[in-house]
Amino acid sequence: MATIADVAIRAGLSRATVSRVLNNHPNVTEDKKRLVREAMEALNYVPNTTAQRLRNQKTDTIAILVPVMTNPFFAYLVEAMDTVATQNNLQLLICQTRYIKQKELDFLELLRTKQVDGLILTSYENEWNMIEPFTEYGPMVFCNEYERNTRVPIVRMDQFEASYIGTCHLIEQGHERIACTSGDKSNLAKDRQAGFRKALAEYGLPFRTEWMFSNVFDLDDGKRILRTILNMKEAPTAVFTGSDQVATGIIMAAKAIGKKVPDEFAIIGFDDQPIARVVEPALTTIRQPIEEMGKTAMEVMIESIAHKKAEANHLEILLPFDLVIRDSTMSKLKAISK
Amino acid sequence: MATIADVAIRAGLSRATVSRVLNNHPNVTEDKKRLVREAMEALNYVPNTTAQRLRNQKTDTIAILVPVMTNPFFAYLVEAMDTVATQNNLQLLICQTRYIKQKELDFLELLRTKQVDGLILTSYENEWNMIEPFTEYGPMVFCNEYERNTRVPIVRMDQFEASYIGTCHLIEQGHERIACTSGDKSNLAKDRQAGFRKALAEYGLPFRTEWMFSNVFDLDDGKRILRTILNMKEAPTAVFTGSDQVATGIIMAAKAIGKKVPDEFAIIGFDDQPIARVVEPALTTIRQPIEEMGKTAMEVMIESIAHKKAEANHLEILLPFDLVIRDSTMSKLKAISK
DNA sequence: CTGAAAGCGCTAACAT
DNA sequence: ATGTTAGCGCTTTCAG
Repeated sequence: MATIADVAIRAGLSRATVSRVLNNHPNVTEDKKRLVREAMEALNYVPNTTAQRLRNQKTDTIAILVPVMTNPFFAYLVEAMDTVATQNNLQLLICQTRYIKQKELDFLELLRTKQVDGLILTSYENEWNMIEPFTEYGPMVFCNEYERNTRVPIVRMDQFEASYIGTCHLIEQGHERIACTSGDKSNLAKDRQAGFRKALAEYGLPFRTEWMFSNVFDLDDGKRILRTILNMKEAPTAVFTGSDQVATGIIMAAKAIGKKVPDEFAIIGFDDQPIARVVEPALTTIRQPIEEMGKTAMEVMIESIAHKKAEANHLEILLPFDLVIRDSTMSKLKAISK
Repeated sequence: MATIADVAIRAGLSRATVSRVLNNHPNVTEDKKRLVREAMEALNYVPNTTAQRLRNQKTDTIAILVPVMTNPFFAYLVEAMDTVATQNNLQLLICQTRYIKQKELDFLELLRTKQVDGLILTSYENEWNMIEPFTEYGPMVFCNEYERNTRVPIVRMDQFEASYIGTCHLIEQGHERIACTSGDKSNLAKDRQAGFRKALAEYGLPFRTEWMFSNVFDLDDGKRILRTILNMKEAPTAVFTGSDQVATGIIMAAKAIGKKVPDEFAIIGFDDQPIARVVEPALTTIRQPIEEMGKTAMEVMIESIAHKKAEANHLEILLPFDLVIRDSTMSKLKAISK
């Protein structure tokens, strides 16, 4: 591989001048510029990224922490970030924590050891006070998940409001005993639960802890939950889930035991993943602005890097959601008769 | 950030010695080792990866070229690679070509410009002769997609055999007019088509070009294809698809117009993605050994890097598949009566 | 067993 | 406008 020195010699100039044309510095005559360009061409020269990084003390790389990329929500989120990153000549280092605290901590080290210029957190496993110290070492941005008592900028959807609206929809269909499932114990999950409770309270409906399920993540969890629910003496007639996967599992299990959806049992999902349209009846769900969230988070990150963690204090961007009504909460006949 | 010089001073030793303990070199007394370790501890020292890379002339990074990460097949494939990479202290640079030739070419440059130590190709857009030259610049490995006339190691599933078996299954259910869909015009697609044709030929069934569809990728394509098929004067009664997504779209469209699956129309998918179990009737499909493929490919890559592209000549690893029979090809009643 | 010193490829003062 | 030079932080001969 040709180096900048080779180019300099061939062009009959100094390395500095070559470097200048490489970086579009003003003070270079057109003549020399041409000379340099020709030499580069002839030698098939490309600057060594590693050397540039060492010299410039930056990596042009952003770490994205996600639980797993095989969850479509995170796949689409990262894809959106990737679009913006690519446009800005930034590389993405995708870090899958796989829900493991230690892995998360290891990835956070990337920021401390300057292996990345910034880090976007889409979800986290450790207690916040374990993560907080790393905010000292470089720009960090929240996308999706968040934490309030800190200066890290936040880009997210209003989970509280979304859950409130979703639950109201269930209530308006006539349901009075409503269960609720959630994944981990994040702020996000707390918000969803709060929105859920607000709706119940507003309509004077009962809140029962035995109808609340946490640590519910995937299709199989959904199937399991449905059986648990229907075995209750006072069984709920509807469930607000925090996930299309879970909702889908519930529908499948309900159908398997002959329970009619939505007439005897209604389900609402979360995310509007592709699967929501495939399951039958199609899932009523809350569509997250994934693309916008990912793009915005990356833009905020780029801004943070440029402004050296300034001004971003207490920045919180709330993005809008959509309640997508399909067939798992409202029977087609009913919908038509309205 | 503390540097190696800081550690050296604090330990009262030279940078060389510090470097030696950092890299577990033999010739260092336990005494000095301890001294160095203490100094590192005290200074919270971590080696600067970029400097190491510049000095060692390697990046410990592997580029993975995929079309898009939002396709579950590639998401799971990359996840498998990530597992092995992480264990070997390798970083993955995930490159989404988004089916764009120029993007693919840009990513291939990573190898030429030594920004990565190796590159795994899971699929490609350009003509092979456009890509071939890059094999000069560093180790390359095929995973999934492949090309024969070259020295690049191949890790893949036998698409020809899989398609043959899948098509035979359809024929054994009594179908005689069978359509076939495929995505791009890759070797993979050619293999599938060849396996499909072999099955037809073996049973003396007709092959009709008007029953062959290419450039068929997603759910909506599937829906479209079904309508096209059923509008034919001599309509096929079954379809072999190259994708669970497409197969799912076909099922949805078939149900929408009241066509009974599998009794009036049978469908077989490919991949065994999560969606295959969700759609109703559940999809008969060909399960790919995704995890093994990804892991093996990464192992081959690590081997190639270690052995400096030696011995790997004409390496081709063929992994086994499974025909997963569900309800889209065989009615439950039939299955029970057998 | 340890240290001095050169240099990986690049950029940015500083000098001219 | 261009060149000289001193590093960025690390590893590795080469001496001792």
